[in-house]
Amino acid sequence: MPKAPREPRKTPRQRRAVATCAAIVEAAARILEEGGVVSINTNLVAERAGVSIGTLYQYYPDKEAILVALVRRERESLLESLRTIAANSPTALEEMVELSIRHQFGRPRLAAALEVAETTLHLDAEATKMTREIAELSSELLVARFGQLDRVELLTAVIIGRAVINAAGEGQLPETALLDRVVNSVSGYLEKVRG
Amino acid sequence: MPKAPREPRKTPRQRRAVATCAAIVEAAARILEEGGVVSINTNLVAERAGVSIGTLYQYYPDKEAILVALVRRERESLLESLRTIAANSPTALEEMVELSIRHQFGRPRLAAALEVAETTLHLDAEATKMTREIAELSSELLVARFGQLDRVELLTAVIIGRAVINAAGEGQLPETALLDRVVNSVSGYLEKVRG
Amino acid sequence: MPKAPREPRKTPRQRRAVATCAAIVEAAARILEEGGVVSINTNLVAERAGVSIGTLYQYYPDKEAILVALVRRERESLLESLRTIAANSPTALEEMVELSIRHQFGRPRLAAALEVAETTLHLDAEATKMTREIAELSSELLVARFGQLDRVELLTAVIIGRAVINAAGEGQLPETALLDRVVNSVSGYLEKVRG
Amino acid sequence: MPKAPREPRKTPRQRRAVATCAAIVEAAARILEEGGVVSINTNLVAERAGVSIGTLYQYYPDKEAILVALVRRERESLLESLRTIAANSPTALEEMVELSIRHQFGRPRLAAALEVAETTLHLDAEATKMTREIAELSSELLVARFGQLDRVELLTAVIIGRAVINAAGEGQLPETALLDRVVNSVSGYLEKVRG
DNA sequence: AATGAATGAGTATTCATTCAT
DNA sequence: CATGAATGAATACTCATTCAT
Repeated sequence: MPKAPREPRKTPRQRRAVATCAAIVEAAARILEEGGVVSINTNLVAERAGVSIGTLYQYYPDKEAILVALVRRERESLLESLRTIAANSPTALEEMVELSIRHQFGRPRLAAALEVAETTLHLDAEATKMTREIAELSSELLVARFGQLDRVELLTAVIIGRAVINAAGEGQLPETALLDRVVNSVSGYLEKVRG
Repeated sequence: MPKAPREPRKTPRQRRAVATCAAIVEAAARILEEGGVVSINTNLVAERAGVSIGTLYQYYPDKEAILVALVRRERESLLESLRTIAANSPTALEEMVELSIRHQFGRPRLAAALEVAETTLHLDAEATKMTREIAELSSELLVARFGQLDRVELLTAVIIGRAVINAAGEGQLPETALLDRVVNSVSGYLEKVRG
Repeated sequence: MPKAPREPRKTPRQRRAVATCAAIVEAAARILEEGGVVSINTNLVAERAGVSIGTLYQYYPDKEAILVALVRRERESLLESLRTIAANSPTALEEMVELSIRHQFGRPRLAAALEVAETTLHLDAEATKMTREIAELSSELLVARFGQLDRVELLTAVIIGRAVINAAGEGQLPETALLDRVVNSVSGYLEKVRG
Repeated sequence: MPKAPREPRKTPRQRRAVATCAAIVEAAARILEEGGVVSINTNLVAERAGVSIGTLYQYYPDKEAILVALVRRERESLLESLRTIAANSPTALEEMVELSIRHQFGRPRLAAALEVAETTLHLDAEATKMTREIAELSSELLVARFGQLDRVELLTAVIIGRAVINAAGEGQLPETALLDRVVNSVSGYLEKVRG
């Protein structure tokens, strides 16, 4: 039986409570960056966030809920930027790639760790919807540039682009000329299959 | 200070012991496939391997050592196949891709979990050497097919190919026409950068 | 490389926690008395202290830390008494000896076990300082009584006195006339070397 | 119920077996020297002795038996020397002290560790007898030199002498002039109590 | 006899979570 | 609300001892 996603325990109404929640989620992010999924634990998160373990459990029913909140936070921020680009310059592949790069390079290890975490996480409806919207926006941008293409090809292109960015984020590839490299990998593939 | 990898404790001398070691490593592999890095623990490994926890620790000094052994096992098997291909038909990109696909599809979740695990693992010299040799063999095959190219471009191509295979292994992309898709992604990129 | 002593994990803030720490250290003391260094283990300590194993590890990072805390507790108590004597009646050798005897006889097996434990323990700076201060105070008392003497001779005298007390504590020597015996052993030596 | 002392499992009849037993006991001695009572364990003893764990258990029924054998070995060697001295120059206090010093300084950490171990050990009749004989021989030598004295006073003197030697063995006291120091401590006490 | 593979009870330690203050 | 003390099941790892070969 798939465990249902848990909602945050109480919606923080006061300003201070919002700050507390943010601190907790950010602490979790930092720990993921440093040690990956295996090293995160609630006591440590509380300590790093500067709150007591009791307070942490006031807002999040369990460890997973914190990670889910973090995933949402990251998605939301990426999505917002993507929406802006899509609205303003709907054919700007380069811009989108640059954004993704910035997003990834901002916190490459965090992005990687979250990708791993998600495989075990029970995301809530909201987060799932976000994921889909990100995929759609990306696809639309590619279509605007390369013409109508099969869904699978578009997805493949996205996967390729992300892989190159990730590799650079992890230090496997140099950061210089990364934008070109990503654009080349994506367009190389799409032009070939459209051919 | 990068923690040095602990040596295997005791080299198994009798046939029975060799089988025991293999069983332990294979049990670890199965657990990784089912639950990922977070769910692996020595007691479980021992139980699944059908040996006592004491036996496990006779041969592996700690949890990490088991994972290192598993990485080596996987590398070795891939490397052997690659060597055969490189020796017999040195220009056969398709063959290499097919091999990689088979390797990955044999146990896709295992491959993914190991990739994650490696980011925290302290591989020994042997395993590191294998990684390098795999990269070199792959690069050579690409050069034989696409002509001399910058090291970074070759690496990028390998990363792209692996990403597409991985995505299919995780079920994000369909398995049908995967060989073509991988070849397209790799050649699309390389032809583009070769100009 | 001498392993640094791990710091106490968390300073107890509430009265309850202070009591818990005391209970843990006292439980360790009791176990040492009964079975010596070889028989002490954290689970047993927790059980005897009437706390869960988790609670124990909240305050002490490992087994050694508990023993270090115990050494400090014992030192502190002895030191306090010594300071009082040194301040009030600085020539009173007999008083000092009596105090040491009381200290030792209060819990002879504990004192013996701790002496053994210390050979393997990594004492922190504080505990080391205490040891030195105890030696200094003892020496001063001897000097006040026997006149200026070489540091080594004073130390020898202290060692002799302690050995006689210890032997009595372990039951090798009778408790009767112990005060005289100790004073005789110490003064016999010092008078001899003073010539 | 006081555990009965266990006899060696089988008396080694062949030359090789004798060597094996000696190697085992000596390995135990070395480990005690390095890490004290807490660090000795049968697997390690076997390894250091260069025999398999199975072989070790052929000759000694359990861990304690090895330690008992070691105690006997040490006692025997000391006793033999003492007997020679007592027979040849029965008033030679200095010689006896020198012997004890040599014995102790030969392997000071071993002597200390064994003293600790004995408190938990179940010595056999033979070893107990040896202990008594050592005490008697020492007393006789003291009597020959200082005249008839109470048993307790003699014992006290022995304890004092041993304490000073031990302290030097542990590095607390300098090795230079140790013979004089020991003689002074012992004679200082005995002359005092004889009045 | 000797070997070394295997056992499992025992011990060390962590960490998600609850609850009294 | 916030705190931090306390819990204990889960996990990591050790070591005395047995047994098949």
